[in-house]
Amino acid sequence: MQNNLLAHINKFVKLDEDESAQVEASVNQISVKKKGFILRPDEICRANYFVSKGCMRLYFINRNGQEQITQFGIENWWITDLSSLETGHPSHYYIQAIEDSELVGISKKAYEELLINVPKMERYFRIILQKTHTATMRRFEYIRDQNDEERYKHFIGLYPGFVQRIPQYMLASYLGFTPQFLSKIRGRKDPRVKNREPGAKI
Amino acid sequence: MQNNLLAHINKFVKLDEDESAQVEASVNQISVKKKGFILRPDEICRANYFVSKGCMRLYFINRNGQEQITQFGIENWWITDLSSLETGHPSHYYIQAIEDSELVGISKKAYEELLINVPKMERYFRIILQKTHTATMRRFEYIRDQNDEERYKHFIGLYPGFVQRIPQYMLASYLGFTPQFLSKIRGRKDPRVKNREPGAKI
DNA sequence: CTCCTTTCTTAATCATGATTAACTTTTTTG
DNA sequence: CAAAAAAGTTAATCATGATTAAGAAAGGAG
Repeated sequence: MQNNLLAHINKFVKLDEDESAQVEASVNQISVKKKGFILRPDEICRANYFVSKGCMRLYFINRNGQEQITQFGIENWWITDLSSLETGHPSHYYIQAIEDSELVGISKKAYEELLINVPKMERYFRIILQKTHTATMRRFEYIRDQNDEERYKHFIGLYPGFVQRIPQYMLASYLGFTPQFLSKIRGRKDPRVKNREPGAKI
Repeated sequence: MQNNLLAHINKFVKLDEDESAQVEASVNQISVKKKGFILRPDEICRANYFVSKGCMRLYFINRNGQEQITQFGIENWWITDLSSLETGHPSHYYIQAIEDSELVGISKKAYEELLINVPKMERYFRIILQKTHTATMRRFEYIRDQNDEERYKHFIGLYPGFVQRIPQYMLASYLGFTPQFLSKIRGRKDPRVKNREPGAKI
């Protein structure tokens, strides 16, 4: 397999050859071109997706018709609509590739069988979910402790590399404000340049 | 044991007698009086707490000095600062009893040992964390799809019984606005009474 | 390399909900 | 039961960020 799922799993649990083979047999590789969708509203979410390469986004359209990004998925993160996947009810989310991406998908059925046949995977997913939970709690904390401008500055400080990879309007959506407001913040980012004399050399 | 932890676990995995005994041996009962704390800032969170009876809240004080409730814990929910519990770093959260409460605590050490000795508990916690994750995603969705007034009305529609159990200012904090604004919303809740004639009988 | 689409910027006006402060009502406690 | 503490209300003013509407710049596809 030319993906990094097994390497990721082995950071948390040590699989033997047979267990690794069972994991490989449970998943399938998926390539998505930039702007391609692997989930759209009214479809049932069919798998949990491990991002092996590239970048994905999970979003929905709110009642004002605006895209609301709730999650990004980059290398070594899982992305899915867990609610739709578990219940089998139609999703109201989109999952779309922001860049050409390589995913490793595991269907609900394969997931459930794998957890029974390879108990270490139960442990792996428990650990991943704990990490997801602490990350989400931290995100909530920022929302309640900082205003939009501070949260934007904090985010670009934390993930400068990631910010380069996505359009600004997507970052605005993820952080919960409008692209116009993000532009306004950036416009007043470095007040020093505003004091430059007219006609001065740069 | 006079708590409902084992009953809760058995909704998701079937424990035999020996496994049940191991669970019981791993946990300890804690009683907290109303307004009592089981975690304060700068302390290391020592356990994950299952609420057997009563009601707890998890909150922090933001930089404006206001309490920000991030989670409530009622019967059959777990509550903790998972980040502090896992890393051993000091918490910046409070966990406080809103009512006299009965908790079942499991320390980090007992948790880790139990997961190894009773693999079914690995499964139980994986399932609980999945439920927590879908609940949190839904909460995010509401934040991005509704304004504060709509979110308040939606919440009291979903959990009318719970709303009775807690002071309004705590609900305001959980929903992310001020008690004054909640009062304002409630003041305009039922416009019909505003048309009553002066002096009319009620 | 040029056209067309996507993304970003700017500015004026507007709305939601915060802040402040005073006061009332309810609950708790000695 | 009385006093004190906690919780809830009201209203005036203010700030953050949304909305609307253009236009500019950047990026891709042919």
